[in-house]
Amino acid sequence: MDLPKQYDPAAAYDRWSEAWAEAGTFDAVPDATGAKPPHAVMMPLPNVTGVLHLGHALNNTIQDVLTRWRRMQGYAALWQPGTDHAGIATQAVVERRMLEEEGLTRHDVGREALVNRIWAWKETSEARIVEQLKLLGASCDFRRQRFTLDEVCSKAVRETFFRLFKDGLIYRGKRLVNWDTYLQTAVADDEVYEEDVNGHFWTFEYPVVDADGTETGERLALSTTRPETMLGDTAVCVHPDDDRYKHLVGKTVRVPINGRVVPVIADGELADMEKGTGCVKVTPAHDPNDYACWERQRGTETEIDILNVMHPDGTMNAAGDVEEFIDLDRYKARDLLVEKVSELGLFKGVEDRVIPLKHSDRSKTPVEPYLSDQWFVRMGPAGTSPDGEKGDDFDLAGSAIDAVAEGRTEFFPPRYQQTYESWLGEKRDWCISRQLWWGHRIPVWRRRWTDDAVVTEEQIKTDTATFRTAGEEKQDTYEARFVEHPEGEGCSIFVCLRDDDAELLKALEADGFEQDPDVLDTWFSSALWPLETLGWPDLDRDPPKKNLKSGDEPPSPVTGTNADFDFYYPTAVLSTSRDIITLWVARMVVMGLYHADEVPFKHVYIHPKILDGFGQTMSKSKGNGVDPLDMVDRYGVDAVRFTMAGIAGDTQDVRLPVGYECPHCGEIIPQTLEHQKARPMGGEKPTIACPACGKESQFSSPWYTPDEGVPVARMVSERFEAGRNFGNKLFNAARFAIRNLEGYEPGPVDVTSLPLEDRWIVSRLAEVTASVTDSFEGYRFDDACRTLRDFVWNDFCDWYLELTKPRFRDDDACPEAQRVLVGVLDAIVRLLHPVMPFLTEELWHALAAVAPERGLPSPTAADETCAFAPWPAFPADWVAADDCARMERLQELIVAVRNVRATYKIAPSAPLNLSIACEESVAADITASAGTFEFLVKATLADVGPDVTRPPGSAGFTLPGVEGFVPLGDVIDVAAEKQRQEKEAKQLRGHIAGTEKRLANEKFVASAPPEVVQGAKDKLAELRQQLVSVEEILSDLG
RNA sequence: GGGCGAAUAGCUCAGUUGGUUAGAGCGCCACGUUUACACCGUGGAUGUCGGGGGUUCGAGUCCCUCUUCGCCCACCA
Repeated sequence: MDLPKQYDPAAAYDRWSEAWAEAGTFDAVPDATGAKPPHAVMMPLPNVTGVLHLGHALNNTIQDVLTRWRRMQGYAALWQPGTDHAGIATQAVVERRMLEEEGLTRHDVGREALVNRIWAWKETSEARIVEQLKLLGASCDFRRQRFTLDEVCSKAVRETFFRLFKDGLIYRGKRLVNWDTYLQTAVADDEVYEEDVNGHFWTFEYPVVDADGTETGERLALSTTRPETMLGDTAVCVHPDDDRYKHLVGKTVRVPINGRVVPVIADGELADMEKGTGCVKVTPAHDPNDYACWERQRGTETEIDILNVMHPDGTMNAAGDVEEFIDLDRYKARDLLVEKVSELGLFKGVEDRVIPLKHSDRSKTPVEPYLSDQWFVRMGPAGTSPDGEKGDDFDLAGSAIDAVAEGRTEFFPPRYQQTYESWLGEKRDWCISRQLWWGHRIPVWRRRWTDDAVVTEEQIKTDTATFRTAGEEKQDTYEARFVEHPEGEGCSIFVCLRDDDAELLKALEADGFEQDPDVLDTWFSSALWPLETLGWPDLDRDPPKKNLKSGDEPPSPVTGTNADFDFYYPTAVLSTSRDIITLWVARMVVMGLYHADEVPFKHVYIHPKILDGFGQTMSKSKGNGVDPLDMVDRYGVDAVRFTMAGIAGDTQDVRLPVGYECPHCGEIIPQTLEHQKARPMGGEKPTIACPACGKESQFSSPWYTPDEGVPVARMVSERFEAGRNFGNKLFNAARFAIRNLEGYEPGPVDVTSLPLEDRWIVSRLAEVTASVTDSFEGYRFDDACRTLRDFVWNDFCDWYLELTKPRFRDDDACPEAQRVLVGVLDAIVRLLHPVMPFLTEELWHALAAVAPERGLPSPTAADETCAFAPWPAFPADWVAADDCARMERLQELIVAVRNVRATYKIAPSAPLNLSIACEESVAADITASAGTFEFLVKATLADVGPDVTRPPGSAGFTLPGVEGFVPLGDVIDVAAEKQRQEKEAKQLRGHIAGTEKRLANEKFVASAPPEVVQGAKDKLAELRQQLVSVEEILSDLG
């Protein structure tokens, strides 16, 4: 097998991805014998909204490195892939495209048709994501691929909802949402943006009234930016310490517009004495702060009312109690209200004010805080939810805090534990309903009985089709909840179904029940990810697995156990981004503990974020995303992975500046913010101008696809060149090695009796192997990559390969040299396999062709694939500090000779002589390396030993314990040599002065550790001796 | 407002428990096609470790403070 001069990553990818898939190399199989311990990684499920970007590439590289590394260590490794339906984000994408391309809204097409369209989108998007994962070399078990809306996941969601509902941990409550009055939907916090608008700040007066409603003559002034909410005022609030108003607390005032009499309350959190008049109107249903105030007052003596005065379309409803306002748009109502209150003489003025107003990202219209009924999961202990459900004692948030505090789940780096704990510590109830069509429909059917005021729970149970059908035998399939309304307004019944039982559904329909139109928060299903992917709640059979060839996913036979769940849960590690520690990580822990009484993962690794060249996080809206496949295409998958892993340590986020390569002249044009923003205007695609050649071209952009057949400036990033160059370096080192392995015979190697360079490289290998293993264990991928790069490039290629070259031409030395060479290379290939799987698999097979049996200290038959090759580990006593020191001295000598050559511009081919003054013991070493000097620096060792003196007309160098001389005869430039030596002397004197100063300090000698003091003394002696040598040379030179 | 993090060479980043006069890659300069590799080799230049104070025999590293930047949470009648 003759390797080409350059590594071809695309060819390697095709060859090995296919071979691995064919062999089922990444199929995760639980090992019942106990020989292979479990190692499971659950992929943070990408959204099916679009394509993966570099952040995904980073995280997926990390997970793949972990998985492949553990697989080599002999674990039964599972990397679970899948995608998330991502409720609002996906629905928004599809709706937007529908609107842009066809001018249709979701109301035009209806619920079913919209959902079908989203499914179609999901299929394409998911396929693209899986394709990207594969092109990144992800060693997932794709037979197990799950989607959060598929049948298996839906079952887990239904089961979870049912159990929580039954345990009283799910309740119906009120919540202020961001309401888009144009699209008539709630909008998530991250889908609203703030924009300053020019508004007004009106001041009104509310008359104080006494118990029987007569005005006392006193008036309270207060200001607002939204006068129309006055219709919904249910209180007026002042600060408890405000002397101006203290006497009014507990009294009542009349709301000017509708005459409603409301209390004056004191709430220091709502009212601010410094702002406005210090007095504030309270409209709990239409303002977040007022709502919070309402919550605080609830259940106290000063409990206040809450009144929704608006229709979903933004017009006023009848609750405001003023006929003229009904059905009037909120902004018209605002003007009318000001007018009416003016007529009453209670309008006190208006000023202009710039108001930061929240807008819906989707309709670009202002959102209204809007009170709505929602489903909640109670996070704290019993009795903490607003309507005091009975519930059991389970404290969801508390259990998750405890688990981490006890160390059952550990964060890397540990500081992120705080984010997790402080968020969960608030124990804020989780609003799980969303007013969307794309997602898990809430499995609750409801009916309100208003027609029959006397109806009781008992009567309904006996009289309705629903409960007759349910009977005794369906106790476990549903849970009903009765809510009695006050004052003879009947009751509501909520029925939660565990499964869609056809009979019960029919009976519910007959009784006039309707299913809740809302869907569940996306995080509700992703919180179950580690459970549902392993087949939970079915614990009597394994989860189904897809036949990748046919695409079928037959149900697993019932065996009485779920081997996958038993074996892989809890999983080993979750690798994710810090911004979803709360949304996702915490909730998975909550659900894992609730359902399985065990944390879902033992470790959480939080990876760095990739920023663009301007320090911004990459995101779709900024347009600064980079498609990893552009990089894979250009630099190769191994290079991209090596660079990604090299970024991942435990602290820094990392900038990754990109540029565009001019298709005309090849010049790199750095990316600017303008490039990120450039979008097609009026169909015209933006172009980029090359400063070097002045030509224009279209360029890679997330906003558009460049035209066919025009020159395109493609995105490039020099960061990946480092990875590519390194891969090519290793590839060529292997090519060289294979060329020199002709006639290779396997055989054992006695490490202790090897030549110096072998003992050195083997020592370094043992050291590096231990270090890389340690780095992976601590999730310090950057350390591992740096260590491996330095070892391979600097030690193995620059020195070891060079040093051993002559031995391959020597029949006696060759066999042993071959064994060591192939043994070291074999270990390097294994060590790099988790990071650069395709390159190393390529080399693995190339090595197998010439050396099927290899390894240190005794050769063994190599595995079929590097993916299952055992992870290297070497005896600790292979690390030989003494040999390394001797090797380093040799290296320094060689560098010094090269330096002389460079200084005097002596051609590499011109032979030199070399004299070295040193102790006998060192001289023996140097004499033994005479061949090396000949070979590496074309220098003949003329003389070596304690008595050597500087030959006339020679350049010199001094090292600790060694003086070297290179006679140059006529070539010597005395002035230049003096200058060189002066510089050296100056440096030495600086060092000496510094060290002397330290040692002269009595406190240093007294308080520093003895080894540090001794180290300084030794160093000083060495430096002085070197200086003496340099000074001798100088005086010699005159 | 609360919390977390960052600031080291032109750029991107390392720098273990404090211990020589601080490192790497890229870029830059000079030389070089020596039979693995020009995606290369050899040699070289490049720093007030953001500012100020403190602790210590000794600070890039620990403490305080200021400045700038990033992220999360809360808030903005």
